Amino acid sequence: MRLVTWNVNSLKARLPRVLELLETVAPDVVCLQETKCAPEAFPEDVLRDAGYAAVHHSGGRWAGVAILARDGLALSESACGLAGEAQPDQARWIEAVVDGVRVASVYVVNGQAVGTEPFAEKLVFLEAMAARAAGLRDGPGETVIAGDFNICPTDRDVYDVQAFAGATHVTEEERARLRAIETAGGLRDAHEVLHPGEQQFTWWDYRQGHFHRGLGLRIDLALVSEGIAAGLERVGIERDFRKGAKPSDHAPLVVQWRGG
DNA sequence: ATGACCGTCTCAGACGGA
Repeated sequence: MRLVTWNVNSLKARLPRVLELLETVAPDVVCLQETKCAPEAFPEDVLRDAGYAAVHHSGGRWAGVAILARDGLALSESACGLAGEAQPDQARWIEAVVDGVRVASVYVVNGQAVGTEPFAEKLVFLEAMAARAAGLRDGPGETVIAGDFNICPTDRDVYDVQAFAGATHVTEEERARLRAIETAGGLRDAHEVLHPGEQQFTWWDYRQGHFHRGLGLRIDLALVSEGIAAGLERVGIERDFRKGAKPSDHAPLVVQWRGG
């Protein structure tokens, strides 16, 4: 199965690039984040014409997550929201079962700045994810939690550690909670399974030519259960989607494994 | 090319993003 996770930074603005991705990468499952659309504005028809069924959690102008499944794959048991999250109306978590695999698409709270209320809510959100991951571990089948975690797991995932001193995304508080999600769910960072220690970025600031200067972060992750980790064939970043006409500031992360 | 963002909403400028 081939899964893509991508923070599109507005599905409306990114629809041509999303259709390009479906055509060229031909994923079985797609986890989208920051769809930024109202429920009634979600482009279900266009995606259906492209050969994908969709479930989505749409909250209006901010956030929003979705899961797309290629036609022919069973898509069921979709559920929106996370028990215990601080602001359920923000539309940051959706999960479903696709072809027997439990898939979650998540857009973790940004946190704005250390010490602020949004940062406290980010930590609460991560704790709610750990609780859900533990619940999924007890369920049947394999699990993938994919999305924009807004955390750099290690210093290696930051282009310049000094530039992020005292900032969000790199604190031990955030990183410890990410590790707690992995432990609770029996999940592994797919990138670390296939490419341990390799620096790979998934996000580059639109400003100051950061992409072309190689200044990015790895904040988009796919956490996979052991059965998937053991069959991983490819974990890679589609850098071409960070180039060209109207790119997102995130590039899609592709995760492919043997079997369903 | 020695400077450099892009969405959203409401209508020039705020706000969020990371």
